[in-house]
Amino acid sequence: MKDYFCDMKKHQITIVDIAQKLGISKSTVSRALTGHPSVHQQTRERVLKLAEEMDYERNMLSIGLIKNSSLTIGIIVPEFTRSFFPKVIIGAQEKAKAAGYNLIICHSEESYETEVANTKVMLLHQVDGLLISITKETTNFEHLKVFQRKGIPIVFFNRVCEEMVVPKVIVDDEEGAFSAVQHLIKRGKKRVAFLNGPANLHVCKKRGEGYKNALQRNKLQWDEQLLRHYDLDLNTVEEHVNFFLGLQDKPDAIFAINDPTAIEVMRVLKKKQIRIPEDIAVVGFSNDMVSSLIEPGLTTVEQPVAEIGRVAAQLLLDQIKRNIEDWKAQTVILKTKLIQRDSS
Amino acid sequence: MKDYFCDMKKHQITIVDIAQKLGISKSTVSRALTGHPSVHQQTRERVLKLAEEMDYERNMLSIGLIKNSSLTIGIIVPEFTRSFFPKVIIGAQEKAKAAGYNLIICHSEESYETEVANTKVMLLHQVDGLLISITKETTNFEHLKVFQRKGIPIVFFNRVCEEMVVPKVIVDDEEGAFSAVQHLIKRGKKRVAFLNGPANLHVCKKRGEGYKNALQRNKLQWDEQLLRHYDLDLNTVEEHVNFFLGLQDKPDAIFAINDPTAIEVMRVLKKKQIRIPEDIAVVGFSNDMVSSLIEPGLTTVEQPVAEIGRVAAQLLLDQIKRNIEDWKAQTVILKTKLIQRDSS
DNA sequence: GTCTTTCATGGGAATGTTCCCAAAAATGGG
DNA sequence: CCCATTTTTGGGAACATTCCCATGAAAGAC
Repeated sequence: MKDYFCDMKKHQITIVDIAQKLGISKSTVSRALTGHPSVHQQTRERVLKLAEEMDYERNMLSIGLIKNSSLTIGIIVPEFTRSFFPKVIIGAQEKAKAAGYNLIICHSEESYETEVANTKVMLLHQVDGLLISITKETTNFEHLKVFQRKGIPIVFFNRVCEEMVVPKVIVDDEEGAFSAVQHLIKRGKKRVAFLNGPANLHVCKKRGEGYKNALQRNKLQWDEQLLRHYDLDLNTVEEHVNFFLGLQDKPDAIFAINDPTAIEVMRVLKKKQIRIPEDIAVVGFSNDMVSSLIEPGLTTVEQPVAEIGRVAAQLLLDQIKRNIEDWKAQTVILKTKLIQRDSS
Repeated sequence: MKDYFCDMKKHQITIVDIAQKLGISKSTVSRALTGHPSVHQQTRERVLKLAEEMDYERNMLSIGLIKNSSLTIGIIVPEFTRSFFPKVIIGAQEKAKAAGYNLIICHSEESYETEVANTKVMLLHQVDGLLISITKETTNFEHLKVFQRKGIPIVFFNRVCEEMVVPKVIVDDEEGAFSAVQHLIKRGKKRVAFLNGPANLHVCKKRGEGYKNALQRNKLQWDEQLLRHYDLDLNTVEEHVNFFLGLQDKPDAIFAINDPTAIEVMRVLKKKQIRIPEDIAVVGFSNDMVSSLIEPGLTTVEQPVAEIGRVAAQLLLDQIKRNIEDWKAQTVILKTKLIQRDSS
């Protein structure tokens, strides 16, 4: 027996519906809709008009199925509430949109587990390419290598994987850190501490190198105690600051791995009535929006944030268009710029 | 002539590949993969093992095509770089993920045009439901009514459309504004100004009502000049503050539609050496992360941000599961809480 | 008028999966 | 050992679209 209630189920408008109403074949409707040249002008207009009237929308699922492409690119970011990654996403979206691609955004919450789950989501949704900035926990890259095996291009940005040979977009972290420390030294600071991020992240290693280079260049003695790695959990910043303050030979400046960290450092210092920058100067990295609002204004190394997103998206789109054999693994390094404010 | 190079084209692993390798039918493979009960335990294990080995991933496009569902929900936000919407998204993603749905995020950039384009994207990708907070420009809702016609549920949050009868999630804006103004008056302020957002947004209307109610309750005279609407472009805040300061009878407190606005108000006041809160107190709305970092700390009305996202996603998931006839258009109103800091 | 060329259209396979129906195999009761 | 029942499997339609091949019509050349 037939289930008559089935008919109540909402029915999607398809090209077949349009074809039937006009008494033509679905092939012709398809051609009219996709702008194929060999369809009579009059027919095309009739199709377009009726499609409009019927609220017809092309079904990307079936198109994607045929073309083996979803016209979608995925982006996975470890963090979301500060301004850095949203701005990167906006830049990437701009480029993607211009090329007819849409963005699926996922948020790994700095968790390796979630990142792996996110990559599954991306595969399930047949993304044509993936933009990713890894979590602080990610040291195994098997979940990302799957993409390469499947021929889906990947581009890393900001937090990159060293062992994978794919395009990457970063800023000149070494140079940026160098200029920040150089600036502090020029201001007369002799003992510059560096509160760095997780040691496994490439970006942190590079900034560490820039820090050391600046000290060396200025013939300042390099003190191991003044370089600390922390896990980016802002709640633990206070401990590290306290460590610095407990040293026999206290630092007179603290360079922080990013702006939120620097701001937290400042909060701790202010609580202890330590003057900024007279007693201890503070410098951050990335010029978040907050940094100009607080007091004193935070000196920081500006990154071209939206540009990172734009370049990464462009590299990915280039890869998508190319054959696998022609993939290139260039690394684009963008310039940073020191923004001087009152914290130094 | 056959194009032999065609064979080089990457081939997606399908259930047919698995079936052939095991010498069974694709139906059985499908059943094994989806966890259908009527498949031999041994067969299931063989399938699962081989699928794992071959890096097989289910093709959601074809599944979506059959099920007429993409297991994806869309979310459109007008703004992205401040902490409010990202936090809402995180809340929504949490709920969606738990129900097996993924999120496609789009960013309308406060532009009606872009919002319309975004809704097209959502339709193209066959989202099963839509979460949206409209732009400041949106006054025509035809692009959203299409979803209703197609049977795709919508839930509004924060910035809602009054004329559409669908579920909405907001905070008690009237009460929130009331408590903010009440607080200022209790602190001895007699002339409280309100720098409101665009008059067409429901959320702004409601906060305006709360403001007026608080004045009335305290038998303060209601001065039209003290209530100004602005377009949320932070660059124009200075003009409005200057207007207030130019009045014969200046305000002694400014209540702002949101935290970024309040912070900008404070910046302008500080530039003019006006003391906060002694000369003019400032109160914001929504307790963004920045608000506790600046000086003086901003008094503000806290909203349960992530909860807005969670509730909205839950309402949407409920709708998705229900038949169209059973759709309910409840409006959930969440509570706000006044956070007192030093700006008042 | 016939033949060739161009233009416009139709038919049907293919994309990867699910799901229904039927068939085969295994199990059990007498 | 046979029939009934249950378990497991296979075949094929369906989803909405694209794209190739074929067909019909119109147009132009001789």
